[in-house]
Amino acid sequence: MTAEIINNEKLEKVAFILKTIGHPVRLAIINRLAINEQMSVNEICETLDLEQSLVSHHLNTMKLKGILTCSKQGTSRYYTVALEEVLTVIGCMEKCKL
Amino acid sequence: MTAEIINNEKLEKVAFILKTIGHPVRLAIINRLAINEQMSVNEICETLDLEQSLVSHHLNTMKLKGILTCSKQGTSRYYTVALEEVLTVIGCMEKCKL
DNA sequence: AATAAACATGAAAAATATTTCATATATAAA
DNA sequence: TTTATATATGAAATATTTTTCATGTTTATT
Repeated sequence: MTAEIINNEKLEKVAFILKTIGHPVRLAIINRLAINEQMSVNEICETLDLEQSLVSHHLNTMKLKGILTCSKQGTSRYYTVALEEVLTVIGCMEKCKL
Repeated sequence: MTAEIINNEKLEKVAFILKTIGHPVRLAIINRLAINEQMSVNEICETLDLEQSLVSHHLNTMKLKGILTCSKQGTSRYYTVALEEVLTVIGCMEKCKL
């Protein structure tokens, strides 16, 4: 499997990413974006039935960490998964029998 | 990539796992176990240069969550990765250019 | 210009996690 | 049976996250 010792710097980065996606709300958002590619804040709030402010905070967290990007269109903001690996990771977890 | 909507229960579980491995110390431990298969607490402490108590706590956390198992041999306890998927996940993260 | 819609943001409150320290337990060795 | 080694555990101290609430900003519409 993983035959290499990961150096500290990379370890921190990887941990940082995993920790970020390892949260129910954030994971749910990513899961939707894995299907819809691009969604507005409102669309996310409605599909997941979550408060706007809460969603915004989480989206921002993920944007800051480079996991998502967003583009403005009118008054809406559309978010997208920027970090491919994140999709791979959750694709992997999706398949596993927990 | 991930074409399916993950149901809430599974989402929670996956998030739980990801959050658990998304910590520098725990990830470092798993990384070593991915190479060494089986290590005692002492070996882990020494290789990573971390306090015994801290390592024990983290090992226990991961054991409780089903990520690791351990077997007693004399006064030592040998820990092993129990959840295959975790190795896949960090194998994936290891390769990615962060 | 006033209003509404979509979203962001900041601060406080609440919840959780992490680390440390002291001590307990179990096994082995002398 | 005393001592040493390996590890676990519990509680307190810290630190970090998460959520909520109130409000701010931006753009579009009337």
